[in-house]
Amino acid sequence: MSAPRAVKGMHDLLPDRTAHAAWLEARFREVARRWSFDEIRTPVVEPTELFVRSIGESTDIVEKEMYSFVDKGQDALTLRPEGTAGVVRAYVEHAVWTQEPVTRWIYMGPMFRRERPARGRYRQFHQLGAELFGDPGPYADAELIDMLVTFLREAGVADVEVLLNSLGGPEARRAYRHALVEYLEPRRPALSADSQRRLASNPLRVLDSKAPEDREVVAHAPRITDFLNAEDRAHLDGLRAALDRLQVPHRLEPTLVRGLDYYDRTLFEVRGRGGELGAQDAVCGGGRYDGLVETMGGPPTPAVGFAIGLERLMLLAPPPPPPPGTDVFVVAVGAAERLEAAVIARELRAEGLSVETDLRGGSLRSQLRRADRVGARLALLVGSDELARGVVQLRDLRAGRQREVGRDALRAAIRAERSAT
RNA sequence: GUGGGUGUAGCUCAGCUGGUAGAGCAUCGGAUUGUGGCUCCGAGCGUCGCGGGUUCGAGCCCCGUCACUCACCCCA
Repeated sequence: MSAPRAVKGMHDLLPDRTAHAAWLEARFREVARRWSFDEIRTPVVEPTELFVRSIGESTDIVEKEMYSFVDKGQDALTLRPEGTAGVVRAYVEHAVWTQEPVTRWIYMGPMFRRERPARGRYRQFHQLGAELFGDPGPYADAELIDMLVTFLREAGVADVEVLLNSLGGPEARRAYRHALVEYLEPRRPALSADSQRRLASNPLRVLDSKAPEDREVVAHAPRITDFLNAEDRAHLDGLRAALDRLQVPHRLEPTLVRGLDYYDRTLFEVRGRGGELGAQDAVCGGGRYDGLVETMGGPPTPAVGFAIGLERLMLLAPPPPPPPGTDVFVVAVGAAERLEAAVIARELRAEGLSVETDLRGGSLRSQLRRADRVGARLALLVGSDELARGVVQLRDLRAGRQREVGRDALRAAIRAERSAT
């Protein structure tokens, strides 16, 4: 049998990329802390029904992209394809609204969608998300978006601009959809094959088609913004004014739509520039979903949130400066000193130092070569002669200097070397 | 699900109009037997994705297949 391989579209992160990912997660937590968001964790597996009800039955995700299975012939379960559904489920399950009027949560973790992999699109990918429950006003949207933009900047994304749209409430959307179909239906022959299909399944999607023939038709289509009621419009205007005041770069994009059914009113997206992301240019998507908590069995509760694609963010943002590496490499000069070298290494580790050894019994030369390779700044040479005298050789690998230090003075000497630089 | 591209050492790749495999990096060893980095010398490492075909002979040609990848679709 051939060697096992990682499942298609699912990837290992080796240490260099893991460091980048972990750094981004740490930055996200730090920014969230300033906005007073707390982190929650929910299961990777949820009842299939949860996603069908929240994301929408006729969405691509639910129709063909979910990893679903029946557990022991009993329960229909699914690997989560996105984060909001589980977070809302947890919010309802724990009746969090009874504890506090407004809840601010972040989450991060793997998501699963069975799509054809491409640049920036994987079957297991990771999202950094935030949800704000309990505040119906546009300033909540603005504060959330401000947090998002701040994070993206601190993560190292060069130019960040938020694309904004409003889908209105349920009635506005229904009216608009009707008007749009009425406009598109007679022009059906002019549309691309994909859009002709969309017209029946999800007409709003025709709006953001990339096909040139579709764009021409869409250019003169009715605009969702003309169908908003007074409250919808006030919400959108309030959000734009707030973003202006908060100096968050944003642009109204009336053709912006999303693939999930649960959004109301505010919809936003952040895209990469210059093709770093290939055809998958969205690094973050979000919006308001005022009806979702209620449909999941909770009280009517307004909410707004976003999700960032970690892998796409990594494509967009430069990796962080490398963290400080190994402090001390303990070398056993001869095979007989290996155990004592291990003891010394242990003592230094207890001091909080990062200590590496190579106790395979190789030559002094090969051990020092390793010390150099791993970027250690100090090497500690443990030899039989020195051990007999209760000392070790402390070598500064950058300066190439070496001196003899008594074992009892070792910690102080190393501390001095470290602070010297 | 649809279309294109690519598959040669651990990694990045070279390999002329078919003659039975190479470089750099990495790994390991050595350059007066207890001293790294630079340099030099050397070593190991390849079912040339897999299967079939054409041919005296295929990594190079043909067919199939699988994988990866890019684009479409969709989305983070």
